[in-house]
Amino acid sequence: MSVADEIRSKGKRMTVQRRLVLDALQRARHHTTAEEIARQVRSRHPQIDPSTVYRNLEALEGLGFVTHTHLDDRVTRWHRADVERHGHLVCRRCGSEQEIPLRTLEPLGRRLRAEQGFRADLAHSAIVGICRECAP
Amino acid sequence: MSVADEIRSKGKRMTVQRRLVLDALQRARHHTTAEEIARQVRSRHPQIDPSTVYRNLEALEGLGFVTHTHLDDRVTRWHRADVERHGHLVCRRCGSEQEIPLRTLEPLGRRLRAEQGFRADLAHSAIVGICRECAP
DNA sequence: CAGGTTATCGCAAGTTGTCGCAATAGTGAC
DNA sequence: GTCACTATTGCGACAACTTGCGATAACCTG
Ligand SMILES: [Mn+2]
Ligand SMILES: [Mn+2]
Ligand SMILES: [Zn+2]
Ligand SMILES: [Zn+2]
Repeated sequence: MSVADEIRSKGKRMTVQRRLVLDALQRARHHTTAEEIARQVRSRHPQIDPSTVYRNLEALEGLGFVTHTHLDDRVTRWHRADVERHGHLVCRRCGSEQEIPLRTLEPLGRRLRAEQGFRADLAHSAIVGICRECAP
Repeated sequence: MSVADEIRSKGKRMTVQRRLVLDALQRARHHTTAEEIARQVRSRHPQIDPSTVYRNLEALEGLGFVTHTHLDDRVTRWHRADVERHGHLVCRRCGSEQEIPLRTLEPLGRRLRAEQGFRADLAHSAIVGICRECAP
């Protein structure tokens, strides 16, 4: 079943705007901002409003095709849902970003599940701190 | 040394606006938004601009008197730096917030320090997920 | 406590994202 | 193909900050 069919099977519609947002996410492998996607879409179709891009990212997330994560101070990054999940370390001094395997975070996930009944999504927000190079 | 003296000793100034922001943070024990502080300050001193409140929160954070955390996707929460630090669990379904002791997060902190040389601030962003009540 | 330096302020304009609404256009049904 | 239904769009207004700038007022110095 194509993405379009999957979308329709959930009572939603495949519009040209939605297609363009999906294409932009496809091209940009990883971690794109909504503003970057809007810029790409609007470079060819200037009549498309930025709010349409924002709403489509949200809608596609609800449908399970897209997810978002946060780096420091809430900058939202979007990517296709089928890329391998991973955590992020962000240095608040130099701004460097580092990816870490989800495996590193799993022991905490299990603990929160056992002690609090809480199913944590530990990849959703980057962990901020001071990186090795910036350490005093 | 008073807060005012400490501020002056770092080449900064203690203005009435800065005093009012500190007072508002003192009264609101925990997790206040900049907008809430601005509202309080402006209820008595309407000539004070909201941008002054935002700039003072940032300045006071730089001076070490104030910090911020992120609970949901939107608003930044501010509090005095001398309150006991703790983590947060936020349910993405029902929005409930739960505090957890920093001790729970420490094993991950030690691991990131040992494996990556990264000094994580694990209280900076809430951990999102699904709470016990909302679990399927 | 007057004077000069400059951190800080108020204001206006800009940025990034959200929202209500009337017009438009995908869809499934005939 | 045509049609009615309603998800989605473009637009304007709004929300939550952010920034540049000229005016003001802390502060130190003598
Ligand atoms: Mn932050
Ligand atoms: Mn989020
Ligand atoms: Zn760094
Ligand atoms: Zn919940």
